[in-house]
Amino acid sequence: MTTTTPSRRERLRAETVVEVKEAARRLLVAGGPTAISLRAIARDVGLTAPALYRYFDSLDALVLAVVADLFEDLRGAVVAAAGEHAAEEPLARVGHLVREFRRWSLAHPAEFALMFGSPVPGVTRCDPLNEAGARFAETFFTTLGEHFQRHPFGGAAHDLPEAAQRDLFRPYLETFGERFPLPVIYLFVAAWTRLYGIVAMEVFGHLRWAMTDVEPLFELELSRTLGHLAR
Amino acid sequence: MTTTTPSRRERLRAETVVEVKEAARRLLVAGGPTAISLRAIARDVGLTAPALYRYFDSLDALVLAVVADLFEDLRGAVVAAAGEHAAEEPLARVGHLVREFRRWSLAHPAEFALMFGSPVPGVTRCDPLNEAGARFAETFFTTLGEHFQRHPFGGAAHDLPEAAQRDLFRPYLETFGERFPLPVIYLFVAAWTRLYGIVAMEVFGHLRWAMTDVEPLFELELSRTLGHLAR
DNA sequence: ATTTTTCGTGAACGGTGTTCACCTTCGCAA
DNA sequence: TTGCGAAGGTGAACACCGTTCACGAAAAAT
Repeated sequence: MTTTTPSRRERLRAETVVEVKEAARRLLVAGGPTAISLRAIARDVGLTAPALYRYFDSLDALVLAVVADLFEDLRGAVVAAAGEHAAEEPLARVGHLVREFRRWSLAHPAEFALMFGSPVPGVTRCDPLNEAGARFAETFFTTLGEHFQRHPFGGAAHDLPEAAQRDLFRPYLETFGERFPLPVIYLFVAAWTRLYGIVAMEVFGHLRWAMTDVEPLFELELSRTLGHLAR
Repeated sequence: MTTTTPSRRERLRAETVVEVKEAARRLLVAGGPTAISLRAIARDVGLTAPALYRYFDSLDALVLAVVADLFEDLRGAVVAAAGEHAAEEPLARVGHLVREFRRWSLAHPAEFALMFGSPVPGVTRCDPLNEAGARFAETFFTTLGEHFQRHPFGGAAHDLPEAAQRDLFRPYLETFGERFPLPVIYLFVAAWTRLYGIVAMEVFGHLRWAMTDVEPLFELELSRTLGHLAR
């Protein structure tokens, strides 16, 4: 192990990196994703814009690093919220996870837009980001795993032949392995799209034409979805 | 009526406006929402950037006008697709509307991002855009109205007291009136959020970590949702 | 003590939205 | 027909932006 000596220089460098990312996040919450600018960040940390290229390959790379951090933040908030209900049933704890996901997203709309909104260019989300997203998903899988360990899943989600399902969920299986039966994977993805739909539309204000408060819709859909997973 | 004489000058002006919007859309599909730039549009139509301020108050206003047009485009595509199944039951035609919504969105990801993605700044979507969105929603309401005229809705979506529901859906009621019973409005919003969730995640590539093809998920959720509306 | 790597800078290039003064051209009325 | 006012278009300018480059200073390694 050579990591025992952060070597002073690496320490300063690491400090600068977090300072830069903090400044980027301040700009993000202040003015939305488009307000993140290399020169504004440089002003905030007391540097010139070209200096930031010693720490990040480009503005995109910097933003990507911020997004990865945000996934860790969200993950932390979500597990902390579920931790306050550690005594409850696993499925109920999944509910708390999702509730905190909504709460965090509403409290951090700019961050949400950056993480879950429309990606800007051609967008092949690169490896470190996928890793952070996978760790976030893991949180849900873990608690869900506890549930299915106690109550094995009996139903069938649909009538696709197993080979077709296996092919369909190949990306998932390659990343997360065969922890759950295929119908459970289906139910999970369906649940995720439903709750994402509600939260995204609420955060983006795309439901203001219809309703004043999205919470009743969210709670009802959440309980319905948990019911699907329970049966 | 004074509109009988477009007065030549107004005619040229209108032609320029559509040329400008066409150029903006070309840039949009070529390079995404961020590729729309005033100067690039000006180059395309053979003008200088300041000249465009004779036609639009700002770049934002121009983009807003484009988005309003896109809603009309999408609406046209959707009604055309449903028109090919005019002989079918109204609820089945709603299914065709939604299917075409997904097809159009996948074929026009950049446009979709602009219309349904994360809004950029503080975002009070202004009047003409809301109007276009309302006309788009109308398409679904009309076909849905045909269905409920033939098969009056019997069930209850949830257990909220009517006064609370009335308060909840006040924005909808103010725009679209009391055409449907309150539970139907609830079901419609729930259905819209579900299908939006799937389509948005598919268009944005947010489901590639899980599955290779979203269509089975979409079709199953669609048929389930239509079942909810039918009962 | 000297060399090498790291860090930071200022200048520059090409791009952006927006404003302004200025000029031409068109439409209309006297 | 002449004049005049409004509309449309332009070039210059301002303040931003991401990025590259040559260069100097400081720190680390030799």
